Amino acid sequence: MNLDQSLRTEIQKALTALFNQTVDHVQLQPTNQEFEGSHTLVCFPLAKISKKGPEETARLIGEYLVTHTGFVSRFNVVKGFLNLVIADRVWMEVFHSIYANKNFGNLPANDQEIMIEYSSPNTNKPLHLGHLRNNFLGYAVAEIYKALGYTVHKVQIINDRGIHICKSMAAWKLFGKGETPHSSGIKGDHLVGKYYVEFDKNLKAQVKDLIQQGVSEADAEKQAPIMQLAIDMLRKWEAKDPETVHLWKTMNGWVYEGFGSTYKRMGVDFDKLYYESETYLLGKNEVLRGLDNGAFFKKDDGSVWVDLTSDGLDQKVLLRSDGTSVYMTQDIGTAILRFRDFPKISRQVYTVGNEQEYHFKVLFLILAKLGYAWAKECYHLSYGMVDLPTGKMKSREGTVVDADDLMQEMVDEAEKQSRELGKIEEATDQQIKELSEMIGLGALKFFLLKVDPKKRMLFDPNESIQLQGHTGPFIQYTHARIRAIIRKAETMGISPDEGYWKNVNSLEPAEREVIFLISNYIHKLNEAARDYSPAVIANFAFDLAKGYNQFYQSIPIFNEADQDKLKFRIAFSSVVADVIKRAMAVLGIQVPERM
RNA sequence: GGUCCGAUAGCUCAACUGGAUAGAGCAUCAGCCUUCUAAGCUGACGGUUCGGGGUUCGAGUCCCUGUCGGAUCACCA
Repeated sequence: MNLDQSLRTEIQKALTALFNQTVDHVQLQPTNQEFEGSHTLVCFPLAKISKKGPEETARLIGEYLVTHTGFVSRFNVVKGFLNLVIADRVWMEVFHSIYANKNFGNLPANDQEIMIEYSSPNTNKPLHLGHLRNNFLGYAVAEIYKALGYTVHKVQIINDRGIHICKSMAAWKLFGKGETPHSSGIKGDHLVGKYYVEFDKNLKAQVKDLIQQGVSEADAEKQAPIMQLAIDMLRKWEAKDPETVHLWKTMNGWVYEGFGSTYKRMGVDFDKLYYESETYLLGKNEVLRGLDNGAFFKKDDGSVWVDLTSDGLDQKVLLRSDGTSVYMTQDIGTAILRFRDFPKISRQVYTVGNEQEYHFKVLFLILAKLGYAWAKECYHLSYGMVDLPTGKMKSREGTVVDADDLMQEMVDEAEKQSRELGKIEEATDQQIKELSEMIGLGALKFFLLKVDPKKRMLFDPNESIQLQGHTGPFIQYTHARIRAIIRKAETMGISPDEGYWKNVNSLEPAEREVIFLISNYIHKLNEAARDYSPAVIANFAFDLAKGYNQFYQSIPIFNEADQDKLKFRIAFSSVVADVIKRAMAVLGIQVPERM
């Protein structure tokens, strides 16, 4: 049963009976801890239709609900707030409906399809902390929609072509001496990244020399021989020069292999990959089509532009004067291709940092100008940058936090702390490894997901490896604790079949509180989906774990003499474990049986 | 300079979209393991919600204004 819905219905009935009117929206909110009750009706707005003061209105509604419905056992009125105490028998019904629903937390398919893009790295350097936030966020949003019954397509666009990869290629050609991941023992993406750094180092030196020779700063970068080589490679690549294409394929291959293992460890996946090299030509054609039908215009030097001044934006280049495409060009092609591939999708979500807000504003306007009605279904899930205590991450200053390194550190730390706490003395090496992986990544994911995505966040390494308090491991620990209880119950032969615990008619406050939390799960999923905010679920899981721990500490389960109550508490505990597991799974976090 | 976003406890974050005396975690201090896992629980301390106006029964939340951060406005991606 849906208590919230039922209450709203009853309240409307009360309004009709008492005042002969209804309202569009009844303001029902959780009751503050300091007052008795679980649901609070805000009665200030109702004073208008009752033609009485808020307190009097609240009292009348409260009395009606107690006498005319089976839900409310008593009530109190504080100012214009009507605090309702739901009967324990009703809470038991709420619990029962959750217990009996094997698919609680997963809604049936709703026949809607959406696409979620995330990750989408460049292929010239390894993934870093910013990508971790992006990936965990995109993955979690996708899982949230799946839980709500949507068919979800997880995709990414791989920026595999362009000047950035040519820079790595140029440096490798000059200094690489045939080095490969195999020969060097370096992970592919890191190896390619090494040459990207090498490129930058050499470019800087060459630019410095040129400036000393009297070349202007702006020209120096273009004239530097190593930059010339990279630009030449980009040109050759577009002309399909076999040698260049071969090198490009080889080095991208190294990167994909490296990314593959990183994604695997992160626990994220994709249903379909798009490659910029395969979409930019479509984008180019679309731009030319837009030029023909007057959506865009050409400047004297041959470059193609879109004028968005009537939309409050600027003019934006779509094709360079030499006819080559820019970032925007391929994004146009990619978007069109995706809607061709998946004509049923009703929304496309781009998980991309907020530094690109302008870009997406422009992109969506361009798609609309090209006549695509679905342009309005495109949404930029814009998230804030991850800052370090030392300030911004800057690849050029070497302050980026590498994704592979960070995950390893978290796992090592988890293992260290497990050992210190003496948790894993009887475990095998394999079990220790798996558990540390689960805890380390759980800590990392929770840390990055608990903050509202829109907000910029601070990544303090010391705080992120905390395993106590508002953390993933705290929740994982609660799950493990409950599982221990379930195991004990099983060895004692206690099985919570319905007949027994349905006789339970009174609840402890902690039990009531936890049932209330659980009953809000679907609501929280909807809220998280609406706001594209896994933080809602992260905080839900934390609150639930916290609530259960309060129950756990105040009530020794196996000391209970009443067998019906004992069985109820086993069932109750197993439901909590299950909901924690599901909520965490939606966040991409696994929970252990023991820890 | 234009546009957009942000500012809440010493620190990191919440606050159900306008509701009650603004809540958690960390840190600090004081308690709780002979009892189901102490990675836990209980309590204490901690606030002019950046400043100033306004809207209304009611504002951290909406409007105006100022201050301070950040992003963006490339023939980069």
